[in-house]
Amino acid sequence: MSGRAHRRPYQRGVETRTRLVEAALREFTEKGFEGASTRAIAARADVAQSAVRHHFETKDALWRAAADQVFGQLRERYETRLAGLEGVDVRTRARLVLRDLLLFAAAHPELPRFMVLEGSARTPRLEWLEARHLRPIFSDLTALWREVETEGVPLPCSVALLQYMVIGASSMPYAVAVEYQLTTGEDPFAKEAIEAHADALVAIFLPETRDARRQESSS
Amino acid sequence: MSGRAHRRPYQRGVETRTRLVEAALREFTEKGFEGASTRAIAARADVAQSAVRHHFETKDALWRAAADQVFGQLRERYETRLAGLEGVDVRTRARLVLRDLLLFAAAHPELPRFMVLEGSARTPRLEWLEARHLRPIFSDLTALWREVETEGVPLPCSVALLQYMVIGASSMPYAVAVEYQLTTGEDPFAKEAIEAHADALVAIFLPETRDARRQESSS
DNA sequence: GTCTATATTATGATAGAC
DNA sequence: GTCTATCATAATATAGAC
Repeated sequence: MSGRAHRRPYQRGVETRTRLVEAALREFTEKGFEGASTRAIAARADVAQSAVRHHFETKDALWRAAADQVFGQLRERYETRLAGLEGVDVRTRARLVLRDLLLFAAAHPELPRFMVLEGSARTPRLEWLEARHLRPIFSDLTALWREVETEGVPLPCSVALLQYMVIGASSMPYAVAVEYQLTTGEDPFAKEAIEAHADALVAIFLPETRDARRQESSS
Repeated sequence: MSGRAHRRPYQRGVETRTRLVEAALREFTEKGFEGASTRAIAARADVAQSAVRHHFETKDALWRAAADQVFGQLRERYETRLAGLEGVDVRTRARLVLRDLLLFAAAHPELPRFMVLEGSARTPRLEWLEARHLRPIFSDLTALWREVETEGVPLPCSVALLQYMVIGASSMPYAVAVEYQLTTGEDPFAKEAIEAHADALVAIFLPETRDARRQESSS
């Protein structure tokens, strides 16, 4: 903030926009769309409320910009990750993807919160979110699970259910972090906690035993 | 509604109160505390907005009444269930408790939504919810997992993490039901889906193999 | 116990100066 | 591009008639 006045107008505009998106992301995912006010968002970003209209026209557009920000980062990371894993066997790939998704949820708890906050009512926002972000991500993950299945690893249930079980199990501690801290006395964001969580997630959803059992019976 | 005018005043009062709590439960868990308006709640309950004040004084008190309603039902069901399982071995008890919690989340998706909506910021509401409902439930469940562990079943991670992984994996499809339907094309509330989900949850978090492996090595 | 009417505040959107 | 000031609306809380 101290350097703001010295920047060129264009840079200031970009910075204000960025600050608004960051603030909006937090407000929207803490209080929901209706609960978050553009005033509070602007105050949090330390800019005038009218800046919202100038940069985003409407509150709705600001919400979409915030969603684009966090889901865009996820997709970018996910695609980079998969590109680096070409040729690697399916189980290893699936394990690493699970870890990555969990690490992302821990680094960006706003993401699962977006899903839950908007996921219970058929609003234009949910339809937008589904078409623009959720569907592509879920298509990719579904393909991965199908591949895992093809390799002979039995899935515990339908891919649809599995998908949401994994999301829930991997993101819940971060999505309700303050509550987690209150009920358990532990910090879900502690580095060791996240590592232990990732290990547990993989052990639970892609256990060695299934594969080991299969290899024993087929050899 | 058709018979309302024929009831005695006292009964009408009770019914209005009940209708307000039901409506509040839905509005609060769809839009969050700030996003839900007492007007919309009253309209949904088909009563005047001023009835909120008459029956609950404040919006805050109405929110607490809604929370009491759903968490009270959970605790009642949970305690009845455990009372009927005295003498049963720990693993079976744990399995049945897992099933029950999932069935409850499917029947009352408002419960996990309460947790997530209020779980990310330290508000007076969260502190109230934690002290009044979450802490007792979590204490009981923690004791159960410790018992499971004592029986020789190795837990995949700390009880705190396990707790939230189970909650996430068991409630996510119902907490984001509309989104689930959009992304997967399936109905999470279908009877077979819930059964398959419960089976998968138990298979994943309390697998036979661990116990079987242990019995083999100890016999 | 329920209703209509209203005071007061907060919100999203907007106009216009710099 | 950013600000202050303001409009129209919608929110919670409240008063008082029935």
